[in-house]
Amino acid sequence: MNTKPGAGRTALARATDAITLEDVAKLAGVSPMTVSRVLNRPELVATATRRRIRQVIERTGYVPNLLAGGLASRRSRLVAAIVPSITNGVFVETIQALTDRLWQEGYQLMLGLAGYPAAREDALLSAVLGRRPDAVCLTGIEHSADVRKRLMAARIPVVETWDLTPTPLDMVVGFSHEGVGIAVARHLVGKGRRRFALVSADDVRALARKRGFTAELVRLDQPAPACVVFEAPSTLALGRASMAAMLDRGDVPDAVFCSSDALAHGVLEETRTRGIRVPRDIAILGFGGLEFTRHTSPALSTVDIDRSAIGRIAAEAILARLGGQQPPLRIVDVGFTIVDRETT
Amino acid sequence: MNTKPGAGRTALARATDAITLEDVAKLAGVSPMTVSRVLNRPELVATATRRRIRQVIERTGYVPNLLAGGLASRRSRLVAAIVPSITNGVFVETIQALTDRLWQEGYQLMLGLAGYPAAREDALLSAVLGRRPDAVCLTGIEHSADVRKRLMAARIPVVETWDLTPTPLDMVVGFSHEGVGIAVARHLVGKGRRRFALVSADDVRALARKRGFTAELVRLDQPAPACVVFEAPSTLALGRASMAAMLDRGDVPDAVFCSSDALAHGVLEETRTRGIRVPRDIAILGFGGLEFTRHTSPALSTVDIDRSAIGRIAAEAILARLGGQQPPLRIVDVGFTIVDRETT
DNA sequence: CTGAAAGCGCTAACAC
DNA sequence: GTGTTAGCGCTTTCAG
Repeated sequence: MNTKPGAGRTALARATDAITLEDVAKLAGVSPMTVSRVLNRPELVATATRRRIRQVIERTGYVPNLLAGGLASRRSRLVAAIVPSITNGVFVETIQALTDRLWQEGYQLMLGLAGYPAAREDALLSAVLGRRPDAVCLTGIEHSADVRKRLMAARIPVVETWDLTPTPLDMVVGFSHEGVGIAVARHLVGKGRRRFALVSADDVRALARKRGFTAELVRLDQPAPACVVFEAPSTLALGRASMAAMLDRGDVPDAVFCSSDALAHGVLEETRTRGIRVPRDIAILGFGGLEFTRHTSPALSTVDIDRSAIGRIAAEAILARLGGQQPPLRIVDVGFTIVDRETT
Repeated sequence: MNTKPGAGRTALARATDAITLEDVAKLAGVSPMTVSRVLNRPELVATATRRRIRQVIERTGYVPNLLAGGLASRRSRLVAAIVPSITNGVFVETIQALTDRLWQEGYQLMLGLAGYPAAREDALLSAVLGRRPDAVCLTGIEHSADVRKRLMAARIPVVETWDLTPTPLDMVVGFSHEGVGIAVARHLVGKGRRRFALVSADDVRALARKRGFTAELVRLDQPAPACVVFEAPSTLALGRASMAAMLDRGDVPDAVFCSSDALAHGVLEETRTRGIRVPRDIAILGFGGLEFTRHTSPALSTVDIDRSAIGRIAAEAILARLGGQQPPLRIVDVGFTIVDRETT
């Protein structure tokens, strides 16, 4: 046996190598399978044996190789999540909630950052699927044909988040962005606003909100909004610059709908600098319901999203499927709330 | 051969299974090894063969199993990063920078969220090491004996970030938190401030800043600061409440050093609510240099950290080591800048 | 430039 | 309860 290359490892292992399950087994005087059981189904192992093995594991600092385990069992205990960015604060709580819930059940989240607008989603997905995740969580419902194909081929649970569709790849947890736009239009018109503007990134979801917003204004016999649309990601500085440009060219709105809270802050700043009173002369609405908006700017309204709930529900859906159950719900609308600081 | 369980797979694979390298090889009429080469060392394969194989890969949608690859090659092309939280915005740009740079070189970042105060670091590290990352990036320099032991045993590059020490586990990229405290004390004293306060989370690094701050005040013959210290994580609301408590009990400082920007915003708000003028009557200093602070509050000063640089340099250090070179620098001080809004 | 053999470290499935 | 056998899907190493 020692004549073959690579053979002849002993319980001591090649000096630089990590301890293996086999090493532990030898040291404990049992078969590898028993050690494996202690790790995965301890209830199947006699208490005495179990304790002895646990001691060896402890003493040697053995760390099970999950690559090997995943390969053999075809279960990686890995869930992949792909988001556009974490610099955009709206996604972090969703990720946090996902991570927490999955961790409780022994799954690890593998996070992928796709960039705007999903520039790397394709490449990222390949890289990620190569790790054989047990499930995938995506942001949004728009994916290339290739992405859809690969995901179907992977035959694993998929949750799409932060949007809604009647035809999800598998499951979807989110809310209607067009619905947000519509609701905001109604809200502002209801408040008596009449000269509308929109400052937005060209992100797909932001554009859906824009669509709903403008369409609803038309329906309500209102003038079309003055729009500034730019390439994502949006920043506070961009919001400020956009508002400046708008005012400079003579568009003086009494209501501005921004595609993010950061943007809204920028718009607010520019507006204040010019002595326009907020919200008296102008209403400014952000999107996302981030903490800064809620606390620092009593003048700023926002569309509030329960960001954690999205993660929590997505995790629950995934876990149900991985537990062999049917998904409790394939389509979950978490809704949204317009928080108007004028009225509260 | 077909008599053994599990044997007898053909190029078509068991219906529900993913395509394997062997399937591709059969379809292309070559050995698995040649396909493997096309994937990893394409320059070793004849152009015609390569093209043929690439076509099969394309057509079948083959996704290499990186678990198997990692197991066989002992290189996972995975780098693990452990941060306390992404809800605390200071870390996200570091993560982003790390992710980007590593991705360029074909590595994927696996993010672990340890919680405050590193509650899960131990368990997380085990879970993470089980995936056999090629390198690990940690936040901070304080780790349990167990964590240190496991990391040494793993024999992989390790970068500690967001702090500094003369005795890193391996490499360290950050700055001195005590130094920040000292610099802030000097700065405020130099500005003529005389009644100091500190609002801080009990996070290790925040406490190091506190230490430097108070020690330096003593050295400069200043009165000790009034302190409010609470459990991490810190929020804007906590900052506000802390300031309220402080003022209510009669401590009226003319300078407050906060352990985060969010906190500083809260303090600012409470202060303004009470009609105290900022920065005239009171200087408020945050920590982290986040965008909101820089833009929304001309009254708020901050300790600015080049958060991306930390990630970028950490990535560079890791890549150098993985490329077989010695680390260019084992200890990197990225420094910090006090941005005072009174003067700019 | 290509292939064959062996094995990475683990677990499924079955025997005892 | 515990052990045995046969892979999981890839890469290493060496042969041609």
